[in-house]
Amino acid sequence: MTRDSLIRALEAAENHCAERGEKLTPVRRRVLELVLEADAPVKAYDLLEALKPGPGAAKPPTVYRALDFLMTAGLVHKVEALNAFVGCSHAHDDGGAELFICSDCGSVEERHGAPDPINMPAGFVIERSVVEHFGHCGNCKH
Amino acid sequence: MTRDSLIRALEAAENHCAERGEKLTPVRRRVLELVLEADAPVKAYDLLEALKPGPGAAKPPTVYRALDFLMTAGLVHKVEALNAFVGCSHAHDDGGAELFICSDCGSVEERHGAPDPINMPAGFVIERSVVEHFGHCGNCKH
DNA sequence: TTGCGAGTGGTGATATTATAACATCCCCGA
DNA sequence: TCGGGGATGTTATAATATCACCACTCGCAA
Repeated sequence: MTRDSLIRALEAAENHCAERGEKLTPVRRRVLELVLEADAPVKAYDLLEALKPGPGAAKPPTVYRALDFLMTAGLVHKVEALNAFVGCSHAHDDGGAELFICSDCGSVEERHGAPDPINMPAGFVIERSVVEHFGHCGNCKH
Repeated sequence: MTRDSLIRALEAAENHCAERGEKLTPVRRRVLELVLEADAPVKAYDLLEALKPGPGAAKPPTVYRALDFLMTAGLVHKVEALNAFVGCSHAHDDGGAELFICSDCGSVEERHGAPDPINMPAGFVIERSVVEHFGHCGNCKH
């Protein structure tokens, strides 16, 4: 992600929060920035490291709170199978995204609007879906 | 799961392993049994508890090794979003299952053969997919 | 101005999930 | 009998996540 698009994404995030009546505080903004900067899913404890170059080192709850907020706001997704987090430049409030994660370069592509599964058990009502595909992206073909 | 179908599932698992030239050892068999008995996804440390009613208490690596084996054999799936495990009575060697998990009663339904996503990024080749739907099953409607 | 309440973040402790590293045992074939 | 490989035992620790409590800061109303 280029410096410019990062800045635009942060501004968009700020607006997105404002629309929801919430605040993108400095800690939250910094965490989002770190997640967006990364070119692969980021671990919570790596964020923790990145946040503590000073004496006022961040503690785990700080990072997890920020991540919770950002996930609720739809600005960040958790990759459940990796226990890691990816940024989402185009915030959306619907729950689910479909993620395509390259096992070689770590890049993540996000898609939305997958149709309901064709094979659903009778009577089942979906509230939240986790869809994560691991493989190789177009640049890392094998 | 009834007692009878549990026994049949264990026998089937035994055969399935034999076909693969592997052994369903007592530890592995016991872990599979516990996972199949449960009517909801089971945590690794709950298995650990269940395995240690005696003085020769099982340690974490024992359980995780058994689970790894069972997952590789396709007899157990991990629910990534819950860090929990579910049994699979009809062993299959293909990687991915589509899971429907009821947030009320914990029941899990498994489906196979979901089509490739329609929206896939150009050139992406999927190796493994994690698909987990959370919601309410037909018996727990809201 | 004062005081309240909600939201936010700091801090220390701890819970939960998972693996590393090395020792031991046991079966089976040379 | 010897040795090799797979499975398991054992100790320790790494990695991930949450709890409980407190302090600070706003905005706002009495």
